[in-house]
Amino acid sequence: MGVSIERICVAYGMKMTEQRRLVLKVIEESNDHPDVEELYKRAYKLDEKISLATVYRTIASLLEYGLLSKLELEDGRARYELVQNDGDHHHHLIDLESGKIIEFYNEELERIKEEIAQRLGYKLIRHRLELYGVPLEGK
Amino acid sequence: MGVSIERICVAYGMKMTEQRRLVLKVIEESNDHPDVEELYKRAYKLDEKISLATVYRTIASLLEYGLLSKLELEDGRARYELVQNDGDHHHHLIDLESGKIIEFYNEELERIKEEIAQRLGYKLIRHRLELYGVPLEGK
DNA sequence: ATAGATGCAAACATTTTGCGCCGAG
DNA sequence: CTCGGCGCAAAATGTTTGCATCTAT
Repeated sequence: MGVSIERICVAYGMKMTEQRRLVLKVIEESNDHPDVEELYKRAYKLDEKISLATVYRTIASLLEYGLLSKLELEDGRARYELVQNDGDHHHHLIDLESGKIIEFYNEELERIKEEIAQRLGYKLIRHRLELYGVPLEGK
Repeated sequence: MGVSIERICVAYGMKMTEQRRLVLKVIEESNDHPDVEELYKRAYKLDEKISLATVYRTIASLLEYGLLSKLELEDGRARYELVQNDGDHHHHLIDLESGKIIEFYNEELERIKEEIAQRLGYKLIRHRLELYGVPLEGK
């Protein structure tokens, strides 16, 4: 395993407060894609000494340092997931019936999107892809 | 050319008010990707007899009937563009330096994304892809 | 000691909505 | 004539921020 996020945060100069430790713990223990309200609830359940504003501010810092990635689906609120330190990179398929979010990676897709950008005269910086689908019959 | 949007709207049972005609006209004459505020401004410039709420409501109807498509970039407000009746379908590359939005279509990409969904056990309903890039040197 | 973080509540930005009036069909 | 649409202003939503206080370093 890599270095703990907490350590990375400290290295970036973030003071490690109780609240931040809480948020980090909650984020690390989530394998779904919680929105801010949900992260706040989970943190609050562990210790009531935290405010929604702090969750927002902690998330902002983590995003800035590239430790967290933001996922904006069609429901208006942003969801977050930890960026894996193994350089993992993936996209999401959203099950329109259950709301479940499935992660996937596709080599060919990665290649094509670079190719498209280049052909248009651009260097690809980032991108976003989401598929929305319903389960095939028989699930 | 196909049937006018106005006619399609009427066929769907929408009353054709002066305000709606305004919004339709503005949308049809836009080849960029205006947000609601911008659509409102453009309509207002043509005739002050319109409110922002009406623009929102008209857009909602057009979306419902699949005549308009919504584009949600990373700036927090939704942008809109007319759905072409020739079955056109495209994605967007956003120039991070100028903010310019470039449309593109790629056959291979369309195939792959269907393939990915199917492989995951899903029927693809819709999807979203945006590339964010900077111009290659020499522009 | 002090720069930076916190909580709270107010401010923001975008979008939606309740309601009484109006006008297209 | 009658719904559905309108304008207005208020509400709802998700996020950011000013400020006085607190705390990790």
